[in-house]
Amino acid sequence: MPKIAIGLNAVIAAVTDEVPRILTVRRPGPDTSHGAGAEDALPFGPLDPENDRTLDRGLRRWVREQTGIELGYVEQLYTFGDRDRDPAESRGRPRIIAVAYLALVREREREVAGQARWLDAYEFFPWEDWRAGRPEVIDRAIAPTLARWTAGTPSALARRERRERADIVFGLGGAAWDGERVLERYELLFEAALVPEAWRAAPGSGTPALPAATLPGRPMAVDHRRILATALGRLRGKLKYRPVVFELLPPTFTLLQLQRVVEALAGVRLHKQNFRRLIENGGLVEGTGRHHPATGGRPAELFVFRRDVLRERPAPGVGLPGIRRVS
Amino acid sequence: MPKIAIGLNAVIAAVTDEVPRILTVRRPGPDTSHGAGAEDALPFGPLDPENDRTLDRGLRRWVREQTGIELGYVEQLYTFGDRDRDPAESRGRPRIIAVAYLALVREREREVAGQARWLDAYEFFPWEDWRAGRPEVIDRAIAPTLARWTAGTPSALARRERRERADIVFGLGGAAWDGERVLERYELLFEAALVPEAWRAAPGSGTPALPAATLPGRPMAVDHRRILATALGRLRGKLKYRPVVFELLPPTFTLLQLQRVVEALAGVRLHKQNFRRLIENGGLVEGTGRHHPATGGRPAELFVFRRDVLRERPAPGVGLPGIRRVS
DNA sequence: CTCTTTATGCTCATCATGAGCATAAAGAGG
DNA sequence: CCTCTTTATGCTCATGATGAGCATAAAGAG
Repeated sequence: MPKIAIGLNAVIAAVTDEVPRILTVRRPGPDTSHGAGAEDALPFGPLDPENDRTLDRGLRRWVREQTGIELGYVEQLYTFGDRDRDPAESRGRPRIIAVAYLALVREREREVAGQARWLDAYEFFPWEDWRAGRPEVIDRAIAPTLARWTAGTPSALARRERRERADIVFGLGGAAWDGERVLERYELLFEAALVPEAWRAAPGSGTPALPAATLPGRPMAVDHRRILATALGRLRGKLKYRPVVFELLPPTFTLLQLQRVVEALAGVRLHKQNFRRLIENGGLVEGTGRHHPATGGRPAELFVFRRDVLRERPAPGVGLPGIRRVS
Repeated sequence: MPKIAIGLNAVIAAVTDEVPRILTVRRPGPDTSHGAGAEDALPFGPLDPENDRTLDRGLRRWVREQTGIELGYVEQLYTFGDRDRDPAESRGRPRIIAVAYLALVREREREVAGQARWLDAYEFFPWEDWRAGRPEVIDRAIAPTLARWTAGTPSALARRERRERADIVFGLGGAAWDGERVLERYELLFEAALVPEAWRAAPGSGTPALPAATLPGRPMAVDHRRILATALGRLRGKLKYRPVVFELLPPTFTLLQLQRVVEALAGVRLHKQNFRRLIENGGLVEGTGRHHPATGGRPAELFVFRRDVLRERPAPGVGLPGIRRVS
């Protein structure tokens, strides 16, 4: 019996109607014996060591088989191999190492086969969406609980460290919000027992920090929310220096459509005119002369992505505010 | 018999005397039967699925056991799982998935046990070191061979594509040099049969593009040079937005020492006064008032890294030229 | 014809960056 | 002690990028 198996996890993302959507599947929860229903999970498939020449071919193969989606842009994210990833594993089953991938697909490919469905990424991370201002869940639930968690720490040094960490990652004590720290935020919530995954991983080792109904964000199976956090953080970072947004857009688009997709992923609103300027003299796009059937005002020009930008600019991206290293 | 095994590869880096050094081991080459001596390889160790709770603990364990080094900063790089990674594998042995890590250590830890030794990273990638100007190997060997490779392509479309790619990654046709594209450059050389690893992977499938003696850079075992390229590219990128250099420096250092380490990794020279300015008002360091025993001129102040920068700046790094997204 | 809505053009202050001049503070050699 | 060399450090200036907002254009709705 093999002691180790390789699994391939996919975070498949699209943006529709200004909502970043993630492909999820339902699977039986760990407490099925207690009758505790199903959980959301990321689609998952095995590597066929004999026939899949590369890991990402293996991924594409089973995604095609399971959902009918033919993946385009695919990027390896991270390999998760903690022994306690899946508590169920400890009992003699092989240890599963999960190689996680991020895939970007266009709206058109939304229709999927099987039991898969698209869910709003911000259902899982409500604190990450600042487009309508500071999310209220931060001040209502997260900040106070983190404060209690910090206060309940015996050592003064550890207390200070925890407070600083909370301030930094959640932008609390006047610190700036950094959109890319999605994973750090999730991990902090995990440690502070603000997500059910935390006490599921180590049953009996702690108490939920809040009543279940007020916990922030929808949980996922095993460590899948951690994988999703890794994906969102990585995608937000990549937006800035690689033209990945275009993987999510139709072949032609207006600048506002482009902006909305960027905003949906970055979780912030951007200044419209400056965004235009950045994109236009960044040489990333090219006007087609054609116009979009009016969306309520003056018709907008349709643009296409210039595939040859890469030649001119070393690191083309769509530019987000706050990239400066020195303020 | 297990079909799959997990290996952990480590790129352990230090900077000494302005040279970025990588810990390597010697291991018997694939052609040992032909008497073709040993190869350089990255240190490698197995994961113990029973006892290593996490992958990076496994890594730390065997690095400690094999070399005596206690790793500090460790970061997962990438998971390499191509079936043909190691040609020797195809014959019935299990497929090895390699999870590669980057570790940074200080000069002091240079002394290592066992058969490990430190080698200049630029021996493997001579085209990556631009500190003394454009490396001559580019114009002497790489550019002409790539030109031949391009010219020998039947389809005009493919020809154009190859030329563009060569221009972009090697900064040839007036394109800018992007220090981070280390992996893309190595992969291009691989495809163009400019590295011995290429025809070793697919024996008989092609001819060396150049006589062995003039091939650029020192080869490594299996796909280890690819892993090293991944590491160098990632490190160069990370320098810009995370204070990782300080992992490589002694607790106190002068600004010039800091600059030299950054330059060694980035492979470019920086403007001294501007570098100072960037570092100083970046708030990354703090003067100690003490001074360095003169190194030939006016004594330089000793600085320490301010661990609490993270609090103030979302993405502190040491700043390299050419980060602008729009020129 | 007017109002509303979105698109697009343009200006301006501020800040970051690249380049280089100038001065300071040490040791070496006379 | 004086001068030269070397590295450290301070400062200026032109240029370009960014953040903010005003103004005009072009469509549909009423």
